[in-house]
Parts: sequence; C-alpha cells; structure tokens
Amino acid sequence: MPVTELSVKTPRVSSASGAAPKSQQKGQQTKAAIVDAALGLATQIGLEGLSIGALAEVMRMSKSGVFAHFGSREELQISVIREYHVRFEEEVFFPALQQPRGLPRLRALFNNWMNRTSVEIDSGCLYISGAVEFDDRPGPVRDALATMVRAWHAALEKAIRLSIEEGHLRADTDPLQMLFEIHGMILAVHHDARFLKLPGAIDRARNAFERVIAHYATPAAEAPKPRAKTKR
Amino acid sequence: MPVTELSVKTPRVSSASGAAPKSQQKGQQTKAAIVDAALGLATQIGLEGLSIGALAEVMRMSKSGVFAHFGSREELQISVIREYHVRFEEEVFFPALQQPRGLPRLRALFNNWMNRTSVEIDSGCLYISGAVEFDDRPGPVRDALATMVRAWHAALEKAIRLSIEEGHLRADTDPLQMLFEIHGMILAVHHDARFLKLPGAIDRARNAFERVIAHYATPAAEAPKPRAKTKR
DNA sequence: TGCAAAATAGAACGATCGTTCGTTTTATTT
DNA sequence: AAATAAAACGAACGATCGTTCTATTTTGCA
Repeated sequence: MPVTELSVKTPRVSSASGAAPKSQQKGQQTKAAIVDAALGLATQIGLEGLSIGALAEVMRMSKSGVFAHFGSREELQISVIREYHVRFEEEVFFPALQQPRGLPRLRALFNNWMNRTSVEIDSGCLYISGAVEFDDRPGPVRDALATMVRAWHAALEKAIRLSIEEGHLRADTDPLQMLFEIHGMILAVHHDARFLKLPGAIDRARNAFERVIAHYATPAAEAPKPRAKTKR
Repeated sequence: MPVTELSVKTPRVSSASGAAPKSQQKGQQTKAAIVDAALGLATQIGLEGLSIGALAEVMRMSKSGVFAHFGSREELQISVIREYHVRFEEEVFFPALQQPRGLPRLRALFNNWMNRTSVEIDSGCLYISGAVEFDDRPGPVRDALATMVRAWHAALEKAIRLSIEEGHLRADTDPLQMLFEIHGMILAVHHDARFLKLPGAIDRARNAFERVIAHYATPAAEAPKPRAKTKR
C-alpha cells in the first residue's frame, strides 16, 4: 500500500505480459541510481539544497539527462522522500514487527531507530531536516514529507497503545504525550550529535527512553527483558 | 560582554568626545532596521533562504544599499543571529534571573521559553532552523550559531546545577541528562506546532517538563510553587 | 551656507538555478 | 540487420544570486 501514487510513470509495460517485467528498462535502473545519489546529497545538504546540476555532476550525466527522469525538481524531491521512507520501513519498522506486541516491540522500534541514527550521524535524517525546511513552505513536497512523518508517528503511537492493551504500560498512559516525549529525544539526539558534535548523545537518548518507560510502565513489566548479549 | 566582536564597523566615532555619541549616525539606525527586517525574514524562510534582494525589496532600498551595511551575506547572517540572541536574552534569560536560584529560576527559564515559543509559532526559532541548516556547513555563520546555542545550554545547565545545590533536585541528578531531556521537549514543540500544525504542543511540553521535574526533584520541593494568578 | 563624508542608488559582472528544445546516441523489438 | 522507441546530451533561456564599481544623493559639522 503505497502512501502516495505520485510519479506513476509506468512507461507502458512493454508487451501484453501482465506479469512482472523481466529486465527492468535501462531507464528505471539509472533512475534508481539517481535517486540513490540524490538521497545521499539531500541528507547532507538538505532537500532544498539539492540541485540538479550538482546531482548530474555526481552521476556524471548531463543536467537535462537527469532532469528528464523526473520532469521537475519537486518530483525529484518527492522521489527522494519516498525512497527514504522505504528504507526507513525496511530498517526500523518491519524488523520491529517480529517482536511480540507490547513493550518488546516498542523497544525494538526505538532501538532500531537509534541504531539507524548512529549510522545517520554524518549524513542526517531527512524527516528532521525536511520538517525545518518546509514548515512554512506549502506544496506537494511538504505534503509528502508530512504524510510520511505522520505515518511514523502513527506507528509509534500504535506500538504504545498495544503496550497499554498488553498491560505493559499503565492504563492511564496518554499515548500522544508519551509519543511527544520519545519524539523529543530523537530530535535532541540529532541536534546534539550533528550540530553540536557532542559525544554520547545516543546514550542520553537511551537513558531518557528508559526513564520514560519506567514512568509509564506497570510495575511488573518495567525491567528491560534480558537478552543473550547485553550490549555494553 | 559581547559573545563575539565581529562587525566592529564603528565608523570612527565622529569627534574627540570619548563619551556616547549623541545622535546615532543615520546609517546605524537604518542598519538596525535592516537587521530587524532580516530577522523577520530569516525566522520564516531560514538563514540560508534569506536573500539580499528580497530584503532590499522589503526595505524599499536598493540591493547595493542594503549590502553596503554588511559587506557580505555572511556578515548579514551573523548580524541577524546576534540580534536574535540579544532578544532571546531580554525575553527569556534576564527576567528569569529575578527568580530565586534553584527550581523557581529553572521553571522561570522554561516558562519564559514556552511563552516566547507560543508567539514564535508562526515565525520560527532561529536556533533550531539554523542548527539544521548549518549542521554540515562549517564557517563563521555556523560558529556564531553554535556559540549562542551553547550559551543557552550553559544557562540551562547552570540553573539545573543551582537547583541541585539548593536541594531542590536530587543530588545524583545528571545535569546534562536533564538538559538533554528538556531540550528535547523544546525541539518537539517546534516540530509538532510548526511542521505538523498540531494543536496543544505547548501543553504537552509543559506536561513533559513537570514529569521531568517530578522525577529529579527531592520530595520536599516537587510541587510547583502556587502563585497569585494560576494561569488558566 | 558650504564642504567633506557617509549613505544610497544603479548598472553590470559571473555564476548557478530550473527548465525547454532539438539532436544524437543508445536500447529494445521486429 | 533494420526499424522503432527510450534515454542521454548540449546548448540556450530567463531568472536570481552575491558582489563590485562608479555615480549620485543625503547627512552632519564647520
């Protein structure tokens, strides 16, 4: 279920074979390569800073060659956002679903997020930089960004709600309040690590997360479940 | 005590009078007006988005006329940052100093900050947007920004330390950890209110703040001191 | 009131931006 | 291999960017 159905280029699937196209047209794979490079640029210099000229240089292509794949800069930006979203799902969301619902899954979501963040530290989070760049700039890029940020908030909120249902978190827990606090940690991690270059920001976030869990947890489920490797 | 002594244009004080110049040269006051307008633009579209052309249009001046006051775009940006810092001190920091050291002062800092934020909601916080825009862009603008953000962190940290010394917060409180958590709330407020346009973000931050205080406070000092007007 | 200095205007520069267009090179299919 | 479609190129466009330069206006002081 794609979040948006933009850029349904679908260049008239070659023949009558309704099944999957065997060799994806050359264009699609260079387009994928372009989006990949664009994602790398955008996480560093921002979605607004992403220019077709610089992207073409990285790709060793002509500006117009790059441009033709998207038709507009906005469409390029949206493609980058969508790609970021897909990777986020693969790295953070889907793996967490394998954990049992309730606190374990909520923890997994947060841990996966932090693991990704520690890698992201010298590239940047598109959701965060995008939110700042487009908070006052209406349009399809902002809409695409907001849709996916909201999807992530919804995912976290659902994990919290399930934790309440499972009896792991107190019944009077306000899911949106807890979500707000967890979200704050994630924003603070990026700020401290990327802008202030402070070491240990991720550890602080983990501490803060445990504090929040401890506050909202029912007495029985409070302790983090012991695992094989205790990770320092 | 100016944080930086950049832009010491000081156009050779008119005469031998070592005292304060009576009527500030016309140039200085238009420069102040330009910085004021630039601050308005920068908080909306960001420091990077701030262009001299757009600024000149707002000021009903020529581009070169505006430019001459700063000599470079970077110097303009730094002037804007410095102005923002001054206003922040006046609105948030100095008033809080009138409260007794310890929890009352810490609360005052946070409350003033939130009050300012609720006004800032449709303009934006330069520290936050600047941090994202310049987290990977070394140079004097980034340095000026980082210096002032650090100054604010230091101010909050000191208020926390004093609260510990006064016995309002537990002796084993980690000031930097607590600072991290409070900072996260502030970032989350801006994100939710400005990007997601969610209502009630400030209330969530106030809740989160009280939760953090309650956690780190010594039992005696926990309750917020009652005041004359209870604010809603 | 007159004069020097400061402040502003105006035009132009090189660079980069996103975008358009016609052509040429590649892929794919018959 | 020939025919057709897709993909990439290269040059140019209008606009805007920060900046420089020279000329003009305005200001402040004797």
